[in-house]
Amino acid sequence: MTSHSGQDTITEKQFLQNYDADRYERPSVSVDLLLFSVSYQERDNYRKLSNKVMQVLLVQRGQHPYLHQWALPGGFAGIEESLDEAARRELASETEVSDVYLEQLYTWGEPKRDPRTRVISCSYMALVDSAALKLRAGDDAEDVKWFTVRRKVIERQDNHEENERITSKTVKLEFDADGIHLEAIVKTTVDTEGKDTRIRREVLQSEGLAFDHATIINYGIERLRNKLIYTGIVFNLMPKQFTLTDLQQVYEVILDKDLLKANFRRKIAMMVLPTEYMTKDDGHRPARLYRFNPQWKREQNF
Amino acid sequence: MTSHSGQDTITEKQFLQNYDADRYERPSVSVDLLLFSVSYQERDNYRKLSNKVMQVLLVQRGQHPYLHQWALPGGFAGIEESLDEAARRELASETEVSDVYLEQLYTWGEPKRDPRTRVISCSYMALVDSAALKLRAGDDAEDVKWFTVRRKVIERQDNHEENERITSKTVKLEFDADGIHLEAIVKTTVDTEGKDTRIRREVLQSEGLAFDHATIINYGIERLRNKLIYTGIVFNLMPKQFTLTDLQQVYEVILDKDLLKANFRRKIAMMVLPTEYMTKDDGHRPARLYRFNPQWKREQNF
DNA sequence: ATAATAGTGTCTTTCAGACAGTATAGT
DNA sequence: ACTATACTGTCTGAAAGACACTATTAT
Repeated sequence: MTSHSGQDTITEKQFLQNYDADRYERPSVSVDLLLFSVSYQERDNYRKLSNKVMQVLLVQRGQHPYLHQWALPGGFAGIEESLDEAARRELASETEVSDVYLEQLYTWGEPKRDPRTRVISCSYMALVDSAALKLRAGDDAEDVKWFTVRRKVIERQDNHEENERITSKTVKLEFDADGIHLEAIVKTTVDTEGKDTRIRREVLQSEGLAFDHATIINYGIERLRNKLIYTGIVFNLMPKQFTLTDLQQVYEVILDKDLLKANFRRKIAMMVLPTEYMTKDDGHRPARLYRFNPQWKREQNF
Repeated sequence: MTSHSGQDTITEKQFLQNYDADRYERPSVSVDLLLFSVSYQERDNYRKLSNKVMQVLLVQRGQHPYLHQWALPGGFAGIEESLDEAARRELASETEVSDVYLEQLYTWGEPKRDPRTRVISCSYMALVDSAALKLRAGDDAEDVKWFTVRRKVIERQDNHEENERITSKTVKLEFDADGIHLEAIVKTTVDTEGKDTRIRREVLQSEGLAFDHATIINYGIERLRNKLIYTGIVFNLMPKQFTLTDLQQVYEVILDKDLLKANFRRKIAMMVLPTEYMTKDDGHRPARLYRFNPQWKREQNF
């Protein structure tokens, strides 16, 4: 065993007392919240079903940089709180709902992502059901809005070479709320050379969206999609009771794909339990209301 | 639109010049590397196959805190580098291999996880194939070792109540290298109340492992398992050419489960391409060598 | 009655799981 | 010849995908 420059001669307690945290220059750490919901659009026909749309919460910036542009809610992490706590604190400051699913998404650490200073941002995804969807009536309430989101893949590339493979996907995101229209184009490039895989996520174009937040939203939608397929995460977007058609529509709007009713119902059968309640006054046959089956567990493949 | 305390009257450029990054107290940000590999154990019979074991790279601390204990390689993130770059820099300082798969795992931000000061740690998982498995012959080379890892679930709990469900899983991790034995017990508790899900990961017992690193290792193994099933991540643990039995053993050691040969081969058939080469001198029938099929793409469910 | 949705039955194809069998090197 | 592994064939049952059919409400 090599000797370690006298470290053995002082106790851990002494070491901690002498420790100077300012030896290294430290970045700022912020927490950004990606708050998703799936909600209804007004219906054009009294007996037709209302359309569902995916929504994301954005706040209008009242400060430089990106003044007046829209950004994900967030703020700096306090020195005495955990990142989860910081995310919950931000959530509470923007919305009134407490019953929210929260999971860490990804930590963004590009040096130039914030023009002020080095800011590392730990992003969280939160899911709210549309029934509980209320904003906090705070002083800055006018600057917070739920935007509908549409996501469209506008280009795919796939270049194989000898030992290198570069694939890219370009996605257009569109946001609407009360006549406000934002859009952004985001490109994800995966460069694989042997096992060395580098992923670059860049904002090609942004109209009204601050920072690299379009990238974060795109990443979040992809994560949500994957989790939708393999886990029971959907129920965090549903009210306590829901019809199976409601549930199917949430899947459809997130996956951006139509599903066959009979097959869908068989697939999710184990995940839900029927209640005694039915819808009514809908202009057509009533539907049974279901709730999440808390006993449900996904079975393991392989 | 509300007016924002005169922010409109200065330009973004002026704002950035006046910006004081020291307004908030900032935590330290470190990057920790979870370097996995699957390698052979010596074989006891000349014609039997060698057993495979999962391995993780640990470094012995030469400093307080946790002096002489073993920890994941890592260090503080530089102020001018991205987190990915910091991870690659740490990787290069510990090993000689450059052809490594690297992905961000999770960011750990509990206030008390480091006794020195508030340290937020962004963890990365890296995969190396056993053929390339060489350590950097640096001055501190003696303090870096590949440990074999065994993971065993020693307790599961599942309590349903009215509106709350608490599940927990307790895992024992054992590490061995050159007669050095480390072990740790890690407990993961998921507390779900409606949609409000809180996950607590704690180290119940630790013999020789520093910080909360046992938690990180456990999380990494779980992530690796999931990715093994749904993605082509295995091939980052394989040399360029391998037999299908090799590949199956890597699955088996990571999933900790025996698989049936015929079924396994059908399942991974599309992911590999046969080469013209065969093994030889093994005391039994030679096996064809395969390589990863770069064209392969997993098909989408749902 | 009609429009619109709720909900079920069943056929086909695909795939996972289990198991038994054949093939081929080195000693 | 024997041992240990390499590799293949096939049966069963479950699940995915497609589609057609019946049921029930408000107007």
